[in-house]
Amino acid sequence: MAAPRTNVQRKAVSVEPSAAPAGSPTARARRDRGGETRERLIEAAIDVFGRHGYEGATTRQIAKAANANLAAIVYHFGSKEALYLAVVEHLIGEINRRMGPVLAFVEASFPERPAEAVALLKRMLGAFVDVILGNPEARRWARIIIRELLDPTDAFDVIYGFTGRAHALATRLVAIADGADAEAMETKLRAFTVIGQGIVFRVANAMVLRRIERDALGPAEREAIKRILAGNVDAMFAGDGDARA
Amino acid sequence: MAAPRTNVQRKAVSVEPSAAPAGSPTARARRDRGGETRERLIEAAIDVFGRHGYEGATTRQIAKAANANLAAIVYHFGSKEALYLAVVEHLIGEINRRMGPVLAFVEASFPERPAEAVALLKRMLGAFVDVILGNPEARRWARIIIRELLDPTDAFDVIYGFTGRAHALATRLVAIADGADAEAMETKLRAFTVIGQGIVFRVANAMVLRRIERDALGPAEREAIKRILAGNVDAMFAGDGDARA
DNA sequence: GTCTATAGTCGGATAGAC
DNA sequence: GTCTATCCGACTATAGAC
Repeated sequence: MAAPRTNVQRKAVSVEPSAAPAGSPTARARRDRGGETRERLIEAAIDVFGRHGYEGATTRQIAKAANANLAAIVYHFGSKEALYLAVVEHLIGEINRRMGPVLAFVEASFPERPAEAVALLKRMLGAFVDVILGNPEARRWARIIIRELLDPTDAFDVIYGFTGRAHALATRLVAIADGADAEAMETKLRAFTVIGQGIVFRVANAMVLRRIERDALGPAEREAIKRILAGNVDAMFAGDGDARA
Repeated sequence: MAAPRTNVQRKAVSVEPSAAPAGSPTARARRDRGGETRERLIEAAIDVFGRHGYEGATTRQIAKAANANLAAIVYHFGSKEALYLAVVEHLIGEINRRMGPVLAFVEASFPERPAEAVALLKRMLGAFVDVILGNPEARRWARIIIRELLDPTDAFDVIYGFTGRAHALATRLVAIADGADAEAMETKLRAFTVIGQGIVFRVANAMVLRRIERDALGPAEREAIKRILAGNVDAMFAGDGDARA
């Protein structure tokens, strides 16, 4: 990706039209038209950028999918590139809305016994699996996020703002469970192996489905995955504490 | 990706020019020019398709990077799409060349005790990590392969030819180590969690590097990862047999 | 087998009416 | 805030000389 430059240049969100003349006949009927178009453009852009990549996606496709005018993209975002950045920010916002509470809970916890840390780690992992697999939109999100991980552009920083925090938390829990140093490279790598056990089902989804001969990962499969991951985590941290459930 | 249609239409490899008049003055000096151009085009295409995606990549970029003429792509491959397919086949060929021996060894083994299966699983996993991390080209390969996993096109079948076989083998070993059924969904999912522990370092490489504050995963980090993975596998399969090393 | 030239299409962005 | 019309550069693929 020819690295979207950094000129975000996103328009300040237009003033709330609810401040318009209250009795105006048409004012209420079409409230905040601009905001709606903006949202539709972002939703459509998630799909189109996700399927075709940043450069493969065309503003015409996006406008059409959003049922909006081509010029609306420039009007609302300034450029294709700024739209892309807005899309990534939107994605991370959605993910944060879903995982934020769990992360905050873990951040506020100070487990001392390994077993408590393992329990929290399993809880984080379960929530993560629910977000990346138990959500019809997650597949669309993943296409964009994983592309960005493979070949970072400016938008990577936005993603890292969430993923970096999540991994740091997981690392802290692994450190407590192992009685190890949270700053040690080994501990951080160990945390990645925990997360990777879940991520693989999103990244290699097409392969998983073909191997288990299913059309999709439904609730049953998702519960099976969560159970397996919990078992793995228990096993991984059984040696160094009393972590076994 | 607007799904490359199936018209492979790859040119039959041109007759070996070594069959040309043996004594010809220029015949030996420039032997197999076409073949070399073809190779350079594929190498360049790996980079360009990997960085920009199928649709984002342009044949002009590829030709320029390969130091070849634009028309050479059509001449050697027939179309942009056929070049892409040739690239994926080349990639899988390279990976097969490196991992084939290990897979064949495992295929020829019939471990009976769980400990033997676990040992083979660790060996497969180690080889896998070496291929995806211990190879400067692996990053370029991964960009294309992972994109294809995220959003399969016709080329997915080529990839599945390798990855499906590898996962089936891993599943067989997991089944023996667990005393479980290799056809059970749970066993297959468990095998994915094993593989995912390695894959994450390729997929989320940029994140890993930022978290451990390194510029690249060198031999030392790679050995650490292999050691951690081996430990995890031992722990995962310790309960059901005498698998501990 | 390599090259130039070009046909025909589609890309992002802009201008200006409404 | 939405729309049409348009600029102009870049795209894949082809034709045909060498």
